[in-house]
Amino acid sequence: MKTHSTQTPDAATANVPDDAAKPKAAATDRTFAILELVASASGPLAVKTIGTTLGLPKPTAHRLVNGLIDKGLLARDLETRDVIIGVEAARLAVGILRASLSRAPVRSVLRAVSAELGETCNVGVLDGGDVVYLDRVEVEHWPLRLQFGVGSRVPMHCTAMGKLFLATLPDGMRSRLLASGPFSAQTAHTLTDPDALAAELERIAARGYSLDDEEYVVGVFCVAVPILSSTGRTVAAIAVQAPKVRLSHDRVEQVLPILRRGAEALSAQFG
Amino acid sequence: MKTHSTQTPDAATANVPDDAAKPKAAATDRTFAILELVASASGPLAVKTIGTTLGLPKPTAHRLVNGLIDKGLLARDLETRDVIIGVEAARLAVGILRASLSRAPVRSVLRAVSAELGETCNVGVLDGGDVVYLDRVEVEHWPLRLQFGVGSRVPMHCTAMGKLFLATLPDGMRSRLLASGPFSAQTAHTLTDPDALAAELERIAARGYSLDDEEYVVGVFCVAVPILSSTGRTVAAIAVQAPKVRLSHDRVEQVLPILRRGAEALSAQFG
DNA sequence: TTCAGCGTCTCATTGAGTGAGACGTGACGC
DNA sequence: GCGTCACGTCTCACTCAATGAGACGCTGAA
Repeated sequence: MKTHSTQTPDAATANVPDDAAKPKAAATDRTFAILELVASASGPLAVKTIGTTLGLPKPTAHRLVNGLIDKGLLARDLETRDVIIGVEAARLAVGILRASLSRAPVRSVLRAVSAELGETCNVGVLDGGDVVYLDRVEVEHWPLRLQFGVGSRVPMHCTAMGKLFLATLPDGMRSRLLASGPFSAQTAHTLTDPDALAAELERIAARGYSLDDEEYVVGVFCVAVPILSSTGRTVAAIAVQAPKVRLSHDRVEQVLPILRRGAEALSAQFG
Repeated sequence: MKTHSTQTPDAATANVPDDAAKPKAAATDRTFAILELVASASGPLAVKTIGTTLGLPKPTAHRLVNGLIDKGLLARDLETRDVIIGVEAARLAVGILRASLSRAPVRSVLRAVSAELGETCNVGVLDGGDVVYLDRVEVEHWPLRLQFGVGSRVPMHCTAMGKLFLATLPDGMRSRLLASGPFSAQTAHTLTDPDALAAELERIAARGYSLDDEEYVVGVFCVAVPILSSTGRTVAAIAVQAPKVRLSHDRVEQVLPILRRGAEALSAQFG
């Protein structure tokens, strides 16, 4: 195998004190380091900060950052010139998570949950203000299926997963999203009033799971629970959906433990 | 997919026009291309497939793939030696999605406006004498879409957004920019005469919105309104663009209130 | 066995990345 | 208004890491 034995250039005949902290400066490594830094930062980052944090010379930091901006992986904040994540990065991220879920061991988790519940289950994340389905296992061929396959997007305010994400968001972000627009009434049950929605989010946050009682599609009931990262943050969600004749409030307590077990098994997949 | 539009046609350092071919081969670009390819693939990929798909020489493909594997961004399927997404990539993706949350409000608003109008909408800012698109929501059903993806830059003097920015700029800066001509004639309708352009800017400033009647792309009509900061300054703009058969002068009064509502919602995001 | 296809290794070549330094610019503080 | 400062941009010579053709080895199929 020999992982590229070039770990230390000519360690032999090393008369000089080999400075261990002098790794080779690979452009690609640094580029990924920048991307990861911006992705893990709590907010917009100044290029200077990036440079000092990663120990990059000033022009180099700018060159690499601008390269990422050209690719759309990073972007600049409107008012400040700080660096934020770009839209291409979000696209890439969704693809990555989708691909990482298609790996066999994980796939079986969702399948097992779905089999145990006897209903259609899916896994989704929040991207750009709506819910994206990363994976999905269907049990049956009922007519309402397939409108929402893998990769499709559904609104936040009227789906179990979406409301769950909203409920677990930091306060500032939640209020900004709640302020970001009118909420379309998909059905007669859709919560369109911001106050009513806010109250529902409180309930969801308190009890740790989310329901959708015909709020998006008439006759369809959903239950969603969060998938937590190792730091305890909600990074994704797993949900079951079924026609209301088969799944409704009275069965929630029954499906929750099964969903939660699945969520726990999946959480390893998200760091 | 893959906007890749930012080819930087700037030609600033272009020595001679004879070099038609662009043998630009940046290691970082190719690395990201590999990552994206694996992320968007339906299953595990052979290195050979990656190489041929991206046009990489055999050893190069292996080197880059192994580099990504060393970083944990890719991994190998255990039985087949095929390439799959690695756990680090999933971690990175979660971070990206979290970090890109700050864009969500803008996107939500844009999507709502676009849905209501049934046409492609975008948000842009002024940057270095160009209009740069920050975000964009497209409607799928018309073929000539997509020329201008997120991050791409368009001129100021012949686009609805650009003229809007020009019109709302402080006098000194406007005259400086106007003096920086010449203004290329993109179509027969493009305003290239500084005086005519100045008159147009007066009109725009007076009525508070801006139009582009085939001034940049033949057959395309645009309407743009400003997004104001809390201090009343124009910090960005929201625009709708559509083929002229569907959007023209007679529909302006109809789309304006919808655009303005979106602009107002976006303004709130800067409070 | 022979063949074919894929992964690995080598190595001369070169050009992309590098970073010190100079310069431009905008934001404060006084 | 005027220095001051700090960040961003530009330039340019250097050099090191990436490049890719070619040779080689492995494994599995005919």
